Amino acid sequence: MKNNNINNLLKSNGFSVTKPRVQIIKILQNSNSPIGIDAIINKTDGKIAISSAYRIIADLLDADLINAFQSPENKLLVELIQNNTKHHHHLYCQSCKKVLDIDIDEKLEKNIDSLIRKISKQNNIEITNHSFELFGKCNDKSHE
Amino acid sequence: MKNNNINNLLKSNGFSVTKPRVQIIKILQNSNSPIGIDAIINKTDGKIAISSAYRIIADLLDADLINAFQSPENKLLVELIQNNTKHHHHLYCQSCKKVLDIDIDEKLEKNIDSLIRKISKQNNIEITNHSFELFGKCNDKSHE
DNA sequence: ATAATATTGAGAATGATTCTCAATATTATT
DNA sequence: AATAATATTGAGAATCATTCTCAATATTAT
Ligand SMILES: [Mn+2]
Ligand SMILES: [Mn+2]
Ligand SMILES: [Zn+2]
Ligand SMILES: [Zn+2]
Repeated sequence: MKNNNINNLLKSNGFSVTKPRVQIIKILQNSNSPIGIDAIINKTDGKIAISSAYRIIADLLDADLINAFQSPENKLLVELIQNNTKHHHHLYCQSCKKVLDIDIDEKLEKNIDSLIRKISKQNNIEITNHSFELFGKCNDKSHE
Repeated sequence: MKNNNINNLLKSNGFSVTKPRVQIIKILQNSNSPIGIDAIINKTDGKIAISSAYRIIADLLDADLINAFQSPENKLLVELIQNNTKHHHHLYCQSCKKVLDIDIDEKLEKNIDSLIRKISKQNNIEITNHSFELFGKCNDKSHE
């Protein structure tokens, strides 16, 4: 049943249904935080070529089905955009490398939006997107 | 006279005074926005080896004399921390690749700080720093 | 089933950054 | 100022993530 959803998702976005694409989407659906290419491949019984993984991720990104961004270690991280996914930001733990979704309250997001409009006018630049990311160290002692 | 300042800056931070280090600091002093390794090297009559430039930048970063971060194209950008430099953020133009410093008003920065404290408590993570970056496209038609 | 088309996997290529180490420059000592 | 001890540099090799190429394979259309 989940497979049908995935098939439809692929078809309705102009993709043919292939095993690597279905596998990657499944993995992203089951991940509760952004995940790297290596981790994706590790969850596929090592069956997907790394080049294919990158290609598929790039295609999903073009179709606006995923968010992608670089980790502080300069690795690509991706997360599936689900129907309940909304604009949010991330907190990176620099010791254990976990990434947490963070929501910021509406008031702050509105303040940010109005700041953006102001800066856009001041500099005569159309601002297309923004990032707001937090970096920290959790108390997981296993990394010291 | 500026040279003496640079010599002192280097010495007081435990660096010996060498031509490549002096040159790079001069270049950073004269740059009004963050600058990449290639641009730095181009301004030195091509005399500094790329490996040396990276090494020197890494050392200056360790000594907290510069800020460094990655551009959207994943290139290292650096800016000198001068005595009037304070916490600020950046706006990247994705067509002409310019980087602009942006200041955000105190009220917003305070809101961000209190958000950070809240998230830090909620997740039991010490948050060490944050980034807030804007991405846009200016009206420079020469890049289309 | 066959043909036409699209996707995949393997490895080569690329580009930024880091590493290695012998040659050179700087600093400390006489 | 010369010499010795130490630190830095430059050149290129190595690394690592990502992209590219293209023949083999899978998917879709007929
Ligand atoms: Mn997220
Ligand atoms: Mn700046
Ligand atoms: Zn952690
Ligand atoms: Zn621009």
